[in-house]
Amino acid sequence: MARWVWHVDLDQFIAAVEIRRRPELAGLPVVVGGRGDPTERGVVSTASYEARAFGVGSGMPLRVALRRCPDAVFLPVDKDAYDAASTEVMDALRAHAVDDQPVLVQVLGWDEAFVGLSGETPVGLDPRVVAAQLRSAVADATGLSCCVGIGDNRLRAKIATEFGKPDADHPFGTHLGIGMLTAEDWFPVMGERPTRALWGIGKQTARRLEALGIRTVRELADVDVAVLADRLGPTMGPYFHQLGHGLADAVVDPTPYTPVGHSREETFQQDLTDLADVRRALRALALRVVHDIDAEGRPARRVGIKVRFRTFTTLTRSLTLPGPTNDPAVIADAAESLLARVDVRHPIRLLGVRLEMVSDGER
DNA sequence: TCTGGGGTCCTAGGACCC
DNA sequence: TCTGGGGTCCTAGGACCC
Repeated sequence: MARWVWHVDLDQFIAAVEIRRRPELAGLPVVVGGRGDPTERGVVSTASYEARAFGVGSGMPLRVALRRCPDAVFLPVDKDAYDAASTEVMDALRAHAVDDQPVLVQVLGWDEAFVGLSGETPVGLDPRVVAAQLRSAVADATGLSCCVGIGDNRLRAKIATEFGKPDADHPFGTHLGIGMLTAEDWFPVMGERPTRALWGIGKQTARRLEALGIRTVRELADVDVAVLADRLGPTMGPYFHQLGHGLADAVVDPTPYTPVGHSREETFQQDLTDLADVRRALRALALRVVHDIDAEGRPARRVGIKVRFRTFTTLTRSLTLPGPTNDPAVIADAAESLLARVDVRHPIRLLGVRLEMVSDGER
């Protein structure tokens, strides 16, 4: 019996949450990003469909978005609101059952999750029925809409979701909120698509593959795995080969995720040129991350800083602490000490501090 | 156009140890 | 004279994802 995986992806999550609490924004171009001031440094987190019609998209500088759509409503990013809405969505999914069997939910981010069955697949189960039920469950509990991808593993479920998106321009798109992709239709559907269409292959990897004469998913699947291992590494090469075949894990792991580390970074509205300002800003960031890890209850074992200059050149420096600690002064001092390894004579546009925590096994 | 913030994992070279 | 080899940790950078 087939094992099914469902991938749930909320539509325009951030914009939808904003519109849900301010219904008067429905139908208007809404752009969420930065502190909500489109004249500041910052980028678009999400744009509503109405704003997209003006060519506004995520990742775009807010200043560009303002030029393209001067009448848009610009809103600040409200992380707490999205955290809360995300919890509502995940709870609604967890409350769902298939044939009295509770489902497993693996959270991927604010607006995405894999859903699987905890036991045997019931005989005669139609995965499309389950997908429709999941959409209804989320909509009924939260008022938010989502798409569901159905697959026989996580990779195919994830990719299938795109085929159900309202704005899907894919030939296999259903526009019905549900997409499906299985082993049988992997090559007919994906074979001629660029490798970039695979989850896990980005711009750089696509470019490196192209240099090897590999442009499509089919070509990636057909290349000798030894060649990929040789050119792209012993771990990544075989992994990309698996992606080409659409192969991946079908296990949905509901274990609550334990973060490896936390970080805070800030792009300044004006570049910092004064060393005293740089030190002060770095220490302030360090204290914020200490606060974040205190909530986890695990001390830090490594401290890292990130510096981005006006030229956008970005570098990192890090060190392993003599022993695990969450002492704010020790951590702030460590962060500041890393500054000595950086040429700070150039104007700085961003500073960041990252703390890596001890793993559960180390305690 | 002027480029966010928060994460994860992999690679590779050097240090160090046995 | 010409200099092993494996394992592990540290560090910096890069790719990718949401």
